[in-house]
Amino acid sequence: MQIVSPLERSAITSSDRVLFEIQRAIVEGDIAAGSKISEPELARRFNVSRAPLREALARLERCHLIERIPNAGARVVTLSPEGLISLYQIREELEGLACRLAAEQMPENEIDELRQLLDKHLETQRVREGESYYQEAGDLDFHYRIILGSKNQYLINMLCDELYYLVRMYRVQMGMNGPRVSRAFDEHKAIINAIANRDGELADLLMRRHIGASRKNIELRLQTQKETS
Amino acid sequence: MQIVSPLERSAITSSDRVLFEIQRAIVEGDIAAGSKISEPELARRFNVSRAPLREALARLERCHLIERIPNAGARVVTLSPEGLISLYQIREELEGLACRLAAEQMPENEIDELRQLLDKHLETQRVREGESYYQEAGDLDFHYRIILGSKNQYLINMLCDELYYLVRMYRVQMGMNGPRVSRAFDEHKAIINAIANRDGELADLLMRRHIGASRKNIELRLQTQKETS
DNA sequence: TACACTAATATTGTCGACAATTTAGTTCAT
DNA sequence: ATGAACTAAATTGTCGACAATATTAGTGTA
Repeated sequence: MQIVSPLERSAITSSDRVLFEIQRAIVEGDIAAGSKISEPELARRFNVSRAPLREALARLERCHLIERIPNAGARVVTLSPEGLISLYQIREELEGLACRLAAEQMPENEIDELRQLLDKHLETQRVREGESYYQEAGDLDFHYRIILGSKNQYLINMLCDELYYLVRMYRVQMGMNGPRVSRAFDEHKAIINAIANRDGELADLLMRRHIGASRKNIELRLQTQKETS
Repeated sequence: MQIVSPLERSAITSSDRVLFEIQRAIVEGDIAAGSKISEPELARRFNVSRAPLREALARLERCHLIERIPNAGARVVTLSPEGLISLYQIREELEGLACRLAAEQMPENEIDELRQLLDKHLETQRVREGESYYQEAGDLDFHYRIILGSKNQYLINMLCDELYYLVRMYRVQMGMNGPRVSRAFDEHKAIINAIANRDGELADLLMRRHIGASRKNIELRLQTQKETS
């Protein structure tokens, strides 16, 4: 599931198309983390010249998926426990803020829609017990809508355009699923209730806990991964 | 004073050079807020082809100084009270976090250097009573160093590379000076003391207040500006 | 064998020209 | 006179080629 649909954008340029494709490839791991990026190779692979490809690379750097060194080239970022912790520390602050703002700014109809979304996810989860993909997408969608509800344009940009692909990359590449699925639903419910009650302080607190728990979950997985290897 | 010195970068490309120049021009208001950006014109003005210019524009978009619409062009952002509030809301969260982390991560020698910097600023202020430029640069430098002290790479990127030029733009273009100069010094002192005492929670709180006060100060100025016009 | 220097190769950065799209201006009909 | 449709101009997006830089391979020497 695509968080930001390409169709929402007014015009699709070659640069946009190749951006979406490379973005997906990196997030899904088709282009390995830490691997070097070759402009000529990617240009051939996606049938574009280097101009739109470089435009796409600039945007990939913006969402922290690649790192560029002048005159030397670009590499896909490497995932590390430190990077994960850094990322989630920021998410706790910014998404906490998003909840507080959403409690003030989010119109009633958006809150209703979010409630319906949660109910729909609950059904999906019951049907597809154990399969994590929809849950993952659903979780991100939930966070996504609250961020939009904050009506803070910078916040929306930073979280949805810059950080979320990296969040997805961490999740996908460490195969997140685990037993947090059901607990996450309860936490989501509590958060949306706080927002509906216009209790920004509580929504803030609950979101910070929610993300914190998610972080600890991934850290645990990272730990296990290291021990078995 | 340049927050990120061009000389620190390993290689200077045409794209870098023109980026710095346009960045400065926008922040200082030489290129008016809200004005349309013409690629051919800027390319002529800075003696480069459109390729490096477009690379620079991509980075300007990244730090929220311009807005691009596909196939239609780019405009310098317009400053608004809402934008200012949005920006400072985010700063309060992220720089609060930076303080908390700096209290844990910042090595003693960096704390000492920061203290010396504050003393030096105090002298400068006494000499140049009323002139705001040095104070402004000094304030940003203070914040800059604490952010670096957090050792959180994403945080450093987001604040120093993406948001700080916009902060400077707001300050410069609304002619910030006012009576906050002396109070800011005391607040800075209190923050660095908390960090030195490794009291992250207090440093966090003090920084949020410091930024909040700064925001209210600019809001007041915006209000006054509106009334007199 | 290890290391420094040099030459060859490949990659990135930049340029000018062309294609696609948008915007401005003009004409025509109501 | 107003508005819609069409045409012309300008702007953005894309391409292929060249220049500048970095990487690699090779050579010779200690």
